[in-house]
Amino acid sequence: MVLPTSPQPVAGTALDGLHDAVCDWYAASSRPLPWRRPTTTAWHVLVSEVMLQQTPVDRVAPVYEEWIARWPTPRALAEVAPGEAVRAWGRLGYPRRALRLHASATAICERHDGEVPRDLEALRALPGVGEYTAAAVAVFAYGQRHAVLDTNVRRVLGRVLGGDALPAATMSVAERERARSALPADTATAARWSIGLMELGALVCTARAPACSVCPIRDGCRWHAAGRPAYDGPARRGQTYAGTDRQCRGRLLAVLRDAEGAVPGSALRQVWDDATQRERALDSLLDDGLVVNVGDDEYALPGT
DNA sequence: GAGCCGTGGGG
DNA sequence: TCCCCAAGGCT
Repeated sequence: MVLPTSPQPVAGTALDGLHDAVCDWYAASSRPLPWRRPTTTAWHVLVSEVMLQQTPVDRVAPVYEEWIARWPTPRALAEVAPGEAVRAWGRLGYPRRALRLHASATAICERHDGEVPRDLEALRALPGVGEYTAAAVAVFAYGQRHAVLDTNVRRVLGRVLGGDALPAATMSVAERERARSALPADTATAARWSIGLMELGALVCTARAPACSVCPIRDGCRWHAAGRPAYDGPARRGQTYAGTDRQCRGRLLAVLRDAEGAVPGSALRQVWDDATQRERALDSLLDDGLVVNVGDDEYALPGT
């Protein structure tokens, strides 16, 4: 008999009940999303996770299908110009993600022989892959045991374990530790728990109108037991958009995306009146590498 | 660590 | 209508 070298969860605790309830609920109620097919590869998972950063599932699905059909491997994507990735990104938003995915494909070919790395730190080193996405790939593609803390999981755990309506703006060490402690000891169970929590947050324990009446872990939820108290933290910053540089960048890039090749500056001037802001936005797009100058007052997506 | 980076749908 | 937000990451 080997003594545990670190604290192990005690069998038969309330946590075990939560684990079972969430895993059972997921088995019965999860959505058949395109990236959950048996044929899904680690590369497909990475593509889906980056697309899903701040973009709803319904809008991601069709673009994801196009991407994996066209670029089924990192090498396939790395072989085309980055501008092709930006164009195929369509209107998912935050188009720098397309550029980063292309850069990740290149890095995976150069550093990992074309295979998406399994190691958390190697994943984290890829452009556009942060703490969440690295854990998501490690868990969803490779079945490892890590806490996967996206906005859904943070909200669910915050309610169930913390009794809070909504998670704090920034993640604390204590929050990470709480999530880690709540992981099932068994690796395969932990992976199902992680994806189950995420799905629960997306379908039941939502931000606006949580459906506690159908929640599989309502009875173990601190927030529900406390009468679902309202969020009492600091006011959250609404993201302004109309008239901002972001909107201007979006307009300019849409012109490039919808054109065959290079576009004259006049076409860009047409979609935004404020010259100062327009030039500032164009400069930032050039800085980001989303747009390149291909001649006198001519612009294009990179490499196209 | 606050602010920035797109887009569209629902309450 | 307006506001909020939806599987974050980077500086």
